[in-house]
Amino acid sequence: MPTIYDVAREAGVSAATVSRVLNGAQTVDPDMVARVLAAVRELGYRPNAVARNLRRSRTTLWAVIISDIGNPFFTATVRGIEDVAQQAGYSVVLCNSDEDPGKEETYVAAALSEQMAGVIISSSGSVKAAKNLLDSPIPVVAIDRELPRGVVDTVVVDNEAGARAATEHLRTAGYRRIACITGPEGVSTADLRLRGYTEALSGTPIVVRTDFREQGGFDAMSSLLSSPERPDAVFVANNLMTVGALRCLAEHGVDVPGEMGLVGFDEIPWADLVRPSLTTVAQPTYELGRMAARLLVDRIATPSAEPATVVLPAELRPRQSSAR
Amino acid sequence: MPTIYDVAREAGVSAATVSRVLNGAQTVDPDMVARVLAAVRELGYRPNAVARNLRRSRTTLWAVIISDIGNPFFTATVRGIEDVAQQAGYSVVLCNSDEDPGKEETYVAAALSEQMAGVIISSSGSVKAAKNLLDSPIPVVAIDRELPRGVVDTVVVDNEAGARAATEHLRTAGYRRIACITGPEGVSTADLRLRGYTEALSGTPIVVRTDFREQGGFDAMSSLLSSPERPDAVFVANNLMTVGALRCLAEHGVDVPGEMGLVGFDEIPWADLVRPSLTTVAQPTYELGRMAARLLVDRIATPSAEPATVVLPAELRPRQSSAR
DNA sequence: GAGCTGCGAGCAATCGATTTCTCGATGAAC
DNA sequence: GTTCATCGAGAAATCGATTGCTCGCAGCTC
Repeated sequence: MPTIYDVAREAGVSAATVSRVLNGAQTVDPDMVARVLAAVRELGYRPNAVARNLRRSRTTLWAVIISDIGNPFFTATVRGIEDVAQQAGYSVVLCNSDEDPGKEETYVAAALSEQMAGVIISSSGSVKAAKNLLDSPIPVVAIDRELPRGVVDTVVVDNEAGARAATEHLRTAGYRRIACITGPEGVSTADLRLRGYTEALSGTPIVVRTDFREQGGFDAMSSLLSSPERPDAVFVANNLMTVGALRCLAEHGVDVPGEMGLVGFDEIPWADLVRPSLTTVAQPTYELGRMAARLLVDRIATPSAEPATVVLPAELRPRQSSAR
Repeated sequence: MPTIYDVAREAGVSAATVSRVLNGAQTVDPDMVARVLAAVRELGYRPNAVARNLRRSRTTLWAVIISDIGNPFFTATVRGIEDVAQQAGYSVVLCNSDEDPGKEETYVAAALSEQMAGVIISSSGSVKAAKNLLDSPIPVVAIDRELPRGVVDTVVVDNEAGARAATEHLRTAGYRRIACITGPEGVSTADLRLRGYTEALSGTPIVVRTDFREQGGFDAMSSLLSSPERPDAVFVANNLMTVGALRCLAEHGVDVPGEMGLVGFDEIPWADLVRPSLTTVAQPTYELGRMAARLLVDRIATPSAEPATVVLPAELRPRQSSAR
């Protein structure tokens, strides 16, 4: 790999001049600019970003740490982030923590070591990762889930209201024993959606906590089916668990929505294609990503500003799975 | 952010010693090791990876450039990559080109500038990105799709055989006018799956080319439905397009598999949950990722070895959508 | 023609780590 | 007691780019 000195030698100028040419300084003789550019092309020179980052002590990379790459929820979110980032001159690298606090900590450590320009994170609940981020000078935006004990820019949907709407919807439809399958304690979406459910409920809550993954939803539904006081409807706190629950119901031949009503938080791209189609609580995912990216851009520009929290609305989309 | 010199001062030793302690050199006095570690903890020191990378002229980051983060196919693949990478001491950052050659080129440029230790890429067809990669000394593994004009380590499935099996399956089921919806010319999966289809066909091929996305599948199916010689079955060359096609059929009230048989390449996580359930050609995605990562590890170890191509089998999974 | 201004290019310091080289201290051998 | 090997720690070079500072030269004023 040629360095800036190779280019300088080839063009018969100093490395400083090459640098100025490549960084668009106007105080360079046009003739030299031409020679430098020719040398660059000739040698196939590509600036070493590592050296540049070191000297400038900043980078143009954002780390987006998401908790599950397999969750379609993140797809649109990441697109929203990317679109804003690109316009602002940043590149986005994705890190998949897979709901594993250990992996999350590893990626946070990498982002800090690599002096990333900013981090957007959907926390898997690791307090340590959160602390490391907050103790660092790196700009952070929390997305989808609040950062444990963190006072940072945050973009979330109104989880409580969404969960309340979902639960009320089931009650209105005539279901009486409504259970809730939610995620791990300490993950804000899990806790808030549970709270919304509890608030909207009249009777005793029936709660199963599991991880936010498909297998977790399957197992949770399984245990609900075999429990002595089997519910007649379930509110499931995220999309992957909803899929797991649905698969479990299908395997047991339970009629949905007749024997069991079902509402899931998070939209699913094919919710309308399954039979019965799935009632969901949809989030403005793309907008979520855009907003988070905008906050990050602002935060980088003015690190000392007060942290903002943006709450976007969630919207109930009634379909067949909750229509008795 | 404290530097290694701050740690050195705090511990009363030289920076060289701090470096040796942190990199596990055994030739350091235990007493000093203790002092250094205490200072590190005290200051919350975190080595600057940018400086380290510059000095060592290598990094521990892999760039995985995928063509569509919204495609569930990549989920398991990325997991496979991550599992191997982690074991080998690398971190994986994901770059989403979104089937956009321009974005792909940007990410390739970033990976090269950032001196990434290696790149795994699922090409969106950009010849320029491929050339830049091949001209660089960075180890590359192509996955899912061959790199245009590239002689590099490659991991793919047997696209031709899979497409042939899918088409023959439709013929055996009694369909007579079988069409094919495939992806852009120059993308190897699109071309090879088309070839497999053509080989297995008896009559005249009916081919629609579009992009590999859901909307593309929808539009393609739309045009097939309104064509004068409407087919009675379609082989769709990837999962997202299959979803689009399915949605189109649902909107037009076309009976599947009665009026129209459907087989899609790529498994879909919920293929068994839709009605009718979807016949697919499944790929060993996780294994694909593992294999690619292993090839990359080997390539980094021995850059001069002959490039290998690994072809994994694809497997037809017959379900309702193709059973007349 | 001496002195001043301003432009443009090069020199050299710098970012923060790693690593080679050097040197002093210690201990063993004779 | 002297010499030599050994070991461990520090000094300094290094990675490749950016950037503050300096300096030479051209053009201008008086």
